[in-house]
Amino acid sequence: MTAASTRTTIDLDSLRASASRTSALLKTLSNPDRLLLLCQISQSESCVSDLEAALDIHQPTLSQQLGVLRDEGLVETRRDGKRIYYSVASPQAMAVMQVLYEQFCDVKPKRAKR
Amino acid sequence: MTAASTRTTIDLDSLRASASRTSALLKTLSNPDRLLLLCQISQSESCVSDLEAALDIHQPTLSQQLGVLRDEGLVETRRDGKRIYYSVASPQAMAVMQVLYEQFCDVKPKRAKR
DNA sequence: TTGTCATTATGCTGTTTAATATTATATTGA
DNA sequence: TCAATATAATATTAAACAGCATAATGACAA
Repeated sequence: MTAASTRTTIDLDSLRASASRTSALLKTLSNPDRLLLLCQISQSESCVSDLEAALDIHQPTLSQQLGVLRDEGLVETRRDGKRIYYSVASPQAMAVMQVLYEQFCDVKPKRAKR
Repeated sequence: MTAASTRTTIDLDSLRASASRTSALLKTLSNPDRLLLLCQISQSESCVSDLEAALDIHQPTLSQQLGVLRDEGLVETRRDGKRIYYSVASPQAMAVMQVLYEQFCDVKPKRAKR
């Protein structure tokens, strides 16, 4: 297919490919537990028991969701004795988390609820 | 931010609430078709037939996914004769789309991660 | 008016794929 | 052995999505 033919905005194929990769990331992020985990982890490298204490999520659930984040390459691990420390491995995820934080947590008097 | 509640980072309840709202948005975005639609719409207000032509998605699928975006408040519509024009209604979605575009479409030489 | 076409939305149905919690057990390291 | 973490097995509940048919709305010609 000739690139010169369709000059709408950007070409469809690469857009589709990007959309595919992007939606994979978003899907991984679109779970409250994983979002919380990643939020914690992005702020400071944490081990599972840290996360358990901080977020009050059952250990198997925690491990399972961390497993998802690992499988998707969003986090990486470092072992220190019995503990396994997690940190964010994807700059793209980091960038997205950043905006999400700004839009949903940080932001000024968006809704002065209290 | 409230000085009293700062233990680790921010308090868990509001974090959970934010995570919940955030994951709802992400879930809505985590579909390639909807992502493409929103990408188009965010670049220029478009009617369904425009979108159909630009993205090559079946009309019923299109309407269905636009319905999802509408239900979630991400887009709004304007009627002009037979045509219905869509535009982005959520600044938060817009902000996220912006980063996604930068991270997955725009961005310079992306390091071949392999 | 009425009828027809174009545009968009909705409904339905079948199929597939999966998200989550729970409990139990395995692995690894001190 | 105990503590920390991962995996497995299972049950439950479901939700995504494709495809097709049809409905609603608007423009317009006759």
